[in-house]
Amino acid sequence: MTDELSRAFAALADPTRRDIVARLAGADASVGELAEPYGMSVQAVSKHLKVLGAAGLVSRSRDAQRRPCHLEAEVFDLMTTWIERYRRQAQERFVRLDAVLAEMGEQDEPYDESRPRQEGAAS
Amino acid sequence: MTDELSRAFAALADPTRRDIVARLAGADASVGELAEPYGMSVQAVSKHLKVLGAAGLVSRSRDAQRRPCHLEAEVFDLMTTWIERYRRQAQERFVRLDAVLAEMGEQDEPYDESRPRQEGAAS
DNA sequence: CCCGTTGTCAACCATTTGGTTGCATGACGC
DNA sequence: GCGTCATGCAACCAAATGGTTGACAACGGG
Repeated sequence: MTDELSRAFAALADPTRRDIVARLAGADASVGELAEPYGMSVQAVSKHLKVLGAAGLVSRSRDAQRRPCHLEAEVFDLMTTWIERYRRQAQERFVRLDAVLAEMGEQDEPYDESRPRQEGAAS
Repeated sequence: MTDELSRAFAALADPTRRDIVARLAGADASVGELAEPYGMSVQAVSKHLKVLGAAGLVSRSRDAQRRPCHLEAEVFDLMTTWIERYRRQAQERFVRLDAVLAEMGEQDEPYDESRPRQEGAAS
């Protein structure tokens, strides 16, 4: 749990925290406001917010006694970038596999069983 | 940790598991192959794969003794959809705030201090 | 100046997680 | 059939998580 990406994913792994994020996307809110809908103490929500804050997903400011929470979009970009990168890569490989299979149907080469079909193993 | 989205985010919250996903995006692999680079027992990697499997991120098949792991793209879509929805919403709100501030600068109404500027507080 | 409101900190507890080791099982090669 | 390699399963352990309660700090209003 050292890096930012791990903290971000871990933060969103909790349904309560995802709900908090969903509500903060609509409007900034104080801890008390956020805590109301859940059958949960304010301290527990405060803990959740600390997790979200450590992940860089929300920031806090000061307004008298209140500490309003604000959603930060930046880290969300980090996550989508990471996910999309590998999703696309996997999908491309899937398409390529289709092509290979189609080619194998046309090719005279009749499927060499002894060849251990290694496809660019990671270095 | 009941729903699929929670399992998916939790699965990617671990650097080892993200690395496994990254390598599986390049090519399918067996448990033994995946375990090699890490200073970790094969059983530990097997556990990680069980987590990724429960999250629907990887599937297993059978090839003699080997149980090759294959990346599934579907759940990745689920995550990006979720993230993008709220990221966009937050960003729109940010833009709208800018518009409101600009409007306040042009308006004749001279910033009423007594009005407690509530911005659509959640019901 | 004291009080209520708002939120954090600390201690505590149950559950989950991420690793270990040891053992069982299943599919080959001989 | 037997040894062996690749996995899976169970028991165990340390550390993190998600909740509780109680005490305390900061701020604004009477």
